[in-house]
Amino acid sequence: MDVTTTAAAASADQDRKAPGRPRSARADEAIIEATLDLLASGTPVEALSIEAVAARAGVGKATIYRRWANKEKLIVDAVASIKGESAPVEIGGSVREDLIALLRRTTQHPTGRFGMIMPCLVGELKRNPQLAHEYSKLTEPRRELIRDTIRRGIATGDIRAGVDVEVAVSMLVAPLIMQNMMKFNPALEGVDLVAKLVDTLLAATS
Amino acid sequence: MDVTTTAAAASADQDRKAPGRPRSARADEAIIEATLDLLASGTPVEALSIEAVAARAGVGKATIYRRWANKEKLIVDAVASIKGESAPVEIGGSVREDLIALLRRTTQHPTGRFGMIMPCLVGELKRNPQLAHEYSKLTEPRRELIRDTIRRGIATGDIRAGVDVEVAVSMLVAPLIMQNMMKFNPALEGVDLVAKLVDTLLAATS
Amino acid sequence: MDVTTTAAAASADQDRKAPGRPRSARADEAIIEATLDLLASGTPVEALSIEAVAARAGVGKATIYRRWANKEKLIVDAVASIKGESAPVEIGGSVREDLIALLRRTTQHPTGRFGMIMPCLVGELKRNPQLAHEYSKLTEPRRELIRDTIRRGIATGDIRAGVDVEVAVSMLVAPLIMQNMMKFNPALEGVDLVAKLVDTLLAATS
Amino acid sequence: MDVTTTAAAASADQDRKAPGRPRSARADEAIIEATLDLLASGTPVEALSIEAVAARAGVGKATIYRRWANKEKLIVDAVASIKGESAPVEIGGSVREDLIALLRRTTQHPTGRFGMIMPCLVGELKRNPQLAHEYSKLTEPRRELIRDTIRRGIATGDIRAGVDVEVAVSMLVAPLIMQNMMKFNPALEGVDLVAKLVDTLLAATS
DNA sequence: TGTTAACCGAGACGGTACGTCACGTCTTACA
DNA sequence: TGTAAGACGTGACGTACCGTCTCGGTTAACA
Repeated sequence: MDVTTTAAAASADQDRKAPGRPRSARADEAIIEATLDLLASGTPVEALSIEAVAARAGVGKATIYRRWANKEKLIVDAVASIKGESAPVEIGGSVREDLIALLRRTTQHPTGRFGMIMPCLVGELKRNPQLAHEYSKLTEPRRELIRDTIRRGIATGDIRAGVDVEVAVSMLVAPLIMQNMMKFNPALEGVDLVAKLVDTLLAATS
Repeated sequence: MDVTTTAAAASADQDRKAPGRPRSARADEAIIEATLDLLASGTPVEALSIEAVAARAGVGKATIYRRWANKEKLIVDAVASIKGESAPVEIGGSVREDLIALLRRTTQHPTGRFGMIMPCLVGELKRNPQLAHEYSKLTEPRRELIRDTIRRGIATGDIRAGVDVEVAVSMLVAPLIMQNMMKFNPALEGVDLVAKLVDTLLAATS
Repeated sequence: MDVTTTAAAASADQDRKAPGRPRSARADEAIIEATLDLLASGTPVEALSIEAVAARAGVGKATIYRRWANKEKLIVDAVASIKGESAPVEIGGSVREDLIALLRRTTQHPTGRFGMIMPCLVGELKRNPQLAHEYSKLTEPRRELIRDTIRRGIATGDIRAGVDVEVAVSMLVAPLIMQNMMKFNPALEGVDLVAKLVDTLLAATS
Repeated sequence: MDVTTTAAAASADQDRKAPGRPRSARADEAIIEATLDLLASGTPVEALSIEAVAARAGVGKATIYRRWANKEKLIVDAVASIKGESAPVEIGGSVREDLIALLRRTTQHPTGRFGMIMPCLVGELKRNPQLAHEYSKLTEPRRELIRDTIRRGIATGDIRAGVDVEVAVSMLVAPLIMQNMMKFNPALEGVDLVAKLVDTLLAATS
């Protein structure tokens, strides 16, 4: 995160303090908060300006540049700081019902800044591998639930053996994301894609 | 495309010539060419500057703004002007072999500016519905070939009847794009995703 | 004056116009006016900021930087644009009376921006030879009047022969400037330096 | 000099020592030395930065600001600490020869930091009365020698009685300074101004 | 012999201005 | 009217210092 990686961060065990006044944790927090607020309030990622972040955080520009070399690095850290406060999903119905519930949550993002911000990031992922990494970390818990359900489906016979779990997750999630966030395929607009994807995967419906 | 003179007005039956000097077709072409060149030479879409396009095209900035209201519209038209000079794919093997061959071409883009530019656009699609539309038109022929193959699979029994063809296409194409262009899921890096997708689909829907 | 000396300015007779939109004369004037206003309103030369000039002139910073490479060049031109609107001095008395009247005017600067600005510049002259040159041009008319009077004094015998006119002017003017603008010698504070200088020069008083 | 502890308080009869660690004399010295070094190495007075002084002195910025309220005060003290290590001038010729020798030394400053720094200060004198005061104190010994010589000239009859000694000194010194340090009058460039000044004074006042 | 208060270096803090760049609009002379 | 050129006002960029403010760690006189 730091532009100049501190000795403390570099050699974790040898926690020799950096000289001089330590960086303000309040500034750290204010900057991240300001970034997320601006992102959540509709500012497109590419239009996010450091000056706006500094103004909203009540912080000098130099205080931001001291911590992050550029806008992208700041956004990466801001995104990484989001803890998925996603609404809990009740699982325990049939495999089909659980998958549908999990996938709906993936694209509905009903609550909080998480839901406002994530869709804006998708387009940045290619440009910014670090951001992609953080994005993966944030979405991993959700993906894991889907993996579990697919494994359960294979065990119960609802899903055919021979299905690769990881690949199957992608086959469910990727079409949803590309469709909902990027209007990728006009032919699929307006249909209940979640149900169709799950039903296509499930052998039981055949 | 035109800011002022719509296509409808231009091709109207009442083809009264506009007064004054007509717009230069050479300028049109030079601008589009310059845009594609810059895009193909690595300039990220968001960093493409009108000034650079004007300079490379040997054209005044106003000449660009007279034709396109903004950068996005210009990119849309530039992309639309690409004719998919994609290498032909030999089809005629098994359904599995044909699907694999078709999907490989989707993400390999080995030749020409088409291959350099398309991946960069994916992230812009959300921000730019018109661009998404042009993108769809350009990729439609390829998608149609995949649809045909899936229909053939249904006919031959390789794929269960009742599968939504459009959804199945998305389940094959979307994961590939998200993975190859956005490193979406680190767990899938380095695997032969094309084969796995086809096999998983066939396993699930056989 | 221009950062990039225009062809027109370089080869005066061959007045081939520069292509493109010509520089706005109104902007030129507004910038110079704003600079002089700020200087006259007490802003020290070293504290004059381009941003303030731009704001007061209602002009973009780039418009200033297009014309002047830096603050010093701008100040030079601003100063050069002052036309000495100095109050006329009635000459025609004795040599002594005329010299005293001319010298008093030199340091009293009663009227207008000229009087407010010039003293501030003296300290900049060393740092800025171009500014020194403009300063000389502006003060030359006054110096010429003093030279004439000294020559008259030599002709009438009020001033001894053997006095170098140019040197004598400096001996009258330089002490005044250094004293009035820089409090150079505390022993001379509060005395009527003008009369003393003139009387020291004049042979008639011996 | 001190921001908080005034000289009066320090040398008061009630010389109760301040508690806590006393200020480091080494820091004092290092700061002054660094300031003079930077000034002597060509840094213009207005471009001298406290950060640079601190860095070169190996001192924290706060250590400087604890002693001096601002840059100007620091420069004043730094200048005051210079002891004029001027080369001795042999006096004892005619009045004319002695005046010429003394004035030559005034503007030649051949040796050491004194010569490098003083010319840069002239322009600051107006802005900074305290600096002007220190400047006067430093140059006073030289001025006194010139005064003595003029008085001798009056005694020998080379200079007419009734001439104000202080004014005569200014008529010799001020033109020299303004010319050598500020290129004040282009007509006097390249001439032996020292000799001309002395001769003109002697001619006028003989 | 501690205590204590001001010192020290380092450097982060909120600011201001710098000089550059691209935006999208405009204004020329010419074709 | 269209064109190439380029100036216009705007606003963000990333940098450099400003003068102030913490940090942990001396350093000397007082208790």
